Amino acid sequence: MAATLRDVALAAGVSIKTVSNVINDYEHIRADTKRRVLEAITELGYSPNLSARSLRSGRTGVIGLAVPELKLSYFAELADSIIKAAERRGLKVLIEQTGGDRAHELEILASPRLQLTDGLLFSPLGMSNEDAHYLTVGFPLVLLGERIFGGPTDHVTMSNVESARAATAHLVARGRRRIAVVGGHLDEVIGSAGLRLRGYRQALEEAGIPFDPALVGYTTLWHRSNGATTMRELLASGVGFDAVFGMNDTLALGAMRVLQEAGRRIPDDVAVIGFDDLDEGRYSLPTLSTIDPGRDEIADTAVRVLQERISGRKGDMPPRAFEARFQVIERESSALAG
Amino acid sequence: MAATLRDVALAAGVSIKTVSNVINDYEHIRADTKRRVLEAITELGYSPNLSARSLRSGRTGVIGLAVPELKLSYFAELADSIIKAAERRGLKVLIEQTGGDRAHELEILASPRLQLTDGLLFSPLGMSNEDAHYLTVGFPLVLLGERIFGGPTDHVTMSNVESARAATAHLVARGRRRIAVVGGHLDEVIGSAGLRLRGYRQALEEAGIPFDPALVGYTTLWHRSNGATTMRELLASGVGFDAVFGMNDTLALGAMRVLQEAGRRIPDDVAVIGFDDLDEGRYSLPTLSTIDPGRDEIADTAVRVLQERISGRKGDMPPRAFEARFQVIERESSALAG
DNA sequence: AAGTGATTCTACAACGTTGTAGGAAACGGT
DNA sequence: ACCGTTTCCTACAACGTTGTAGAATCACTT
Repeated sequence: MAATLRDVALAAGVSIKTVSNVINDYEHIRADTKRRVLEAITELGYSPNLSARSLRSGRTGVIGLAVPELKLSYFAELADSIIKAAERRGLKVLIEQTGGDRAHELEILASPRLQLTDGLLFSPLGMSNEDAHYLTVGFPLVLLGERIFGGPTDHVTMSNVESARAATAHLVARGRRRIAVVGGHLDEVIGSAGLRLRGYRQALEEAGIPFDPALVGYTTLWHRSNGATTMRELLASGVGFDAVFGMNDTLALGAMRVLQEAGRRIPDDVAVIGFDDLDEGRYSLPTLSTIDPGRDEIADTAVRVLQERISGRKGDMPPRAFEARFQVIERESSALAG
Repeated sequence: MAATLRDVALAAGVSIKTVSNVINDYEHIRADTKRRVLEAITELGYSPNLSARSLRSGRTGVIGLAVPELKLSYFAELADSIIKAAERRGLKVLIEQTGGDRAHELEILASPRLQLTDGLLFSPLGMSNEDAHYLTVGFPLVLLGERIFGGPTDHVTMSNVESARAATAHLVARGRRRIAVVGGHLDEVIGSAGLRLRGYRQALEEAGIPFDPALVGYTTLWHRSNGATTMRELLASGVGFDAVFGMNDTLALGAMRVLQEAGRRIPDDVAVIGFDDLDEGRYSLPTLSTIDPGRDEIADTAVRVLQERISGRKGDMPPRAFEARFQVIERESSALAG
């Protein structure tokens, strides 16, 4: 049913290869021939068979994106940015959900299904640094996020430590000294939680505020409910605090809700800042101060770097690491009390 | 580098086709031969080249999903459900973002890029019923949502009218009589807004409550900010109301925020219900009553129907329409005032 | 012992594209 | 008029897979 090069060639009275050459902008073609071919193409409504092209060339023009879950706003917004970045470079995106499950993540790295894509942007959650060797795979791979460092692949991430330090410093600058944390991961050193906690402690140190372990609320997942639960625990513990640093916006929003239920005024009694700059924080009550982690820059860099690896021009370069620029965004939840 | 059928055939001492037969579970193969082939396959780490397979068979095992924007939580959760439904059926999902732009939507319908997929799940936003003829395309297409009815394709949707009626009836049952609407579209008849408004009016009629046009807040987009703006306009208009039906959760959350800023207590002064059952509504303050539109059922049906069309078994069936079952979910925002 | 049908396997062609090699015509300089 | 170079185009092969047709073997039946 669909027209092929053969049909177009027949209609234009040239060889198949000439049509192919016209399509691929080969330079030595007579203007007249080109015109005839193009006419035939539009007439027949020809469009290249991408399977055949990909079989021949080894490229599909599709990249994979593996994230834990699109339901989590952070990854939805990340996917959004990445699809847009890919589109700018003429690539399509095939999305896989790992559920944050280590076994599922390893499976995706080993899966032959990925032959349909030229490379993979991979945001692991269940895997840890010890699994880094699984990242040595036979296809171009770019790592997103901070579960694994020093792996064999390119790595694009946000400035977790510095931006968490800036977020904490922001609260300190607002006069807060007892800054609770929502979303720590026990015994984690790398990983978003570990890094952001490090930034938090650095900021405290710079401000000469002693670190109080009782102020750190731990959790496993970073869903809304975890933010709520952790905040309930903090309140129940009786520890005093005048500010909260949510390890991400979702946690912060969950925590805010519990704070408000408990009758604490935000920001008057407790100032809150989150992390991620999700759309939601712009319309919460109060609006949520946050860290803009440079998602568009991350997406753009990741796609660019992956494309470089795919094209092979930099195939033999050692793995590189990229950190996006961040920004503190002040909204109502941490505004100076009026 | 990657092993092919040829390599496996050589290693196992059989013909290429026999290997192919083993892979495709052809029944007449001696157990011994099968074993040898399978051994060779694992030894060489062979996995089929999907481009070649797809060129030969015309199938890629990938379906496309075109939505306005993943940034919008509704579509993120829809995509999440669809990826999971597709995975259950052995399909991968390639996601395109239209931005809700009509031109972009038409382009995707006409795009040759879709050759990489076996079919498309399409959730139009910019297109209207008059564009229905553009849906006559050369590939399997299943429509999601309610911009277009009676088109030439299968159609999977939620029960907009009935569920909106149920949402409104829910507010009526809580004793509310002045029910404002946030998110109407001017002059729209079909489309989510038009249908949900119809359900709203039906419920009023059944309850013997006259319809008051002043209670309907119109907007163009269904983002958080639109909910906020529309609610501000309603408040400014001075019209009295004791309940709000948000055409979706996002609008309802935006409206709730403005109501709270204005000092209205929810649900005591104003009861609020939304539509979509987004995760967000579960952790807002107060938690948001809503309609669960049966997203998983929609996703599952849509993928199943698309797969049926792809397989061609039902290729000549007339277009079918499916409506998912809905459910009213009562949360704090519309609980009986204590 | 021959015929019938099922079983097991193979050779070949084809899917639609692009790379390679090379031929014919046109051009430029002597 | 000749040679070398550039321009324009074509024929062929190959990417890795699967469908078709058919050959060879086996198991039964008569």
